[in-house]
Amino acid sequence: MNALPLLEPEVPEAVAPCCPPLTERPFTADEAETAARMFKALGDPVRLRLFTSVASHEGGEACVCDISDVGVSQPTVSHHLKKLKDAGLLTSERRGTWVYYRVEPSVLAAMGKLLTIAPVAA
Amino acid sequence: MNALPLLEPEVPEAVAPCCPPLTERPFTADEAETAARMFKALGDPVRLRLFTSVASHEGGEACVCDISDVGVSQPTVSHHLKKLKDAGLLTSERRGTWVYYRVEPSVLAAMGKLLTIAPVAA
DNA sequence: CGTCTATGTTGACATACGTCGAATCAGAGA
DNA sequence: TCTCTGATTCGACGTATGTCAACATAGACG
Repeated sequence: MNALPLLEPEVPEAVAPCCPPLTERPFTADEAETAARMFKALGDPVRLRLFTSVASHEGGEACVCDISDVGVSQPTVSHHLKKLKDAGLLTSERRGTWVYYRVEPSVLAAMGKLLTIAPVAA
Repeated sequence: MNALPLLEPEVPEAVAPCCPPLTERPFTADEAETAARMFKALGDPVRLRLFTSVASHEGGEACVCDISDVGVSQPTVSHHLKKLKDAGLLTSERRGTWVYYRVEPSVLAAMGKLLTIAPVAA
């Protein structure tokens, strides 16, 4: 059975239109909630290695099989990739036998904006 | 008793000379460990609000009393500030009655470098 | 000294998280 | 259809985390 299109993968775009640079002004509770979701997703060594592997892979995408050598079991890799996906940082697509992950394009821009160096407030 | 100068506050500089841009190449285990520490520290809404409050405050520093209105108890604020400090993101200094926190300068530069947009690898 | 205010520390608690092995699902191909 | 391989999901486990109330510490000021 598969007639329940209920559980959406949460927020597909969790970062994109989010927040001002970290140094511009205090974040509101909502902004903090949103941005923290991204930072949290990248706040694990394994996930960071997976993310950088995908982000730096030729073509901007990588097969799970190409990046799963990070010292943890394969289910754990899958678990982390799912978290990155739920956080809106990666997208995945199955092509035949393999599943490919790629970096959500808007994400890099949003991250760059977040960490824009502002002239250390007056 | 206070004759045990043992427990150092971990790594004062946890981010500064750390890693290449996220999109340049897969992080090594060590790089991931280091960078993840920073992301993790910012991966909590309360800490993110505290951090942005300090970072955007005039003079680049803020008294605890100025930023502790984030919806949690005072001990919790103190706890989070300590975490940001342990992660190397903030420094603190007591001046008379109040304690002032400021953003570790090298941190913003390191973060900026981390999120430099690289031309999505070939 | 004593006391008041501002912060930090401790102990306890519920929840979240990272991890694995086992089971399951998805295509490819015989 | 059966089976093989790649990937995800499930169930369980120990540990880390966020939170608070209670207590402790640090200066300031009488």
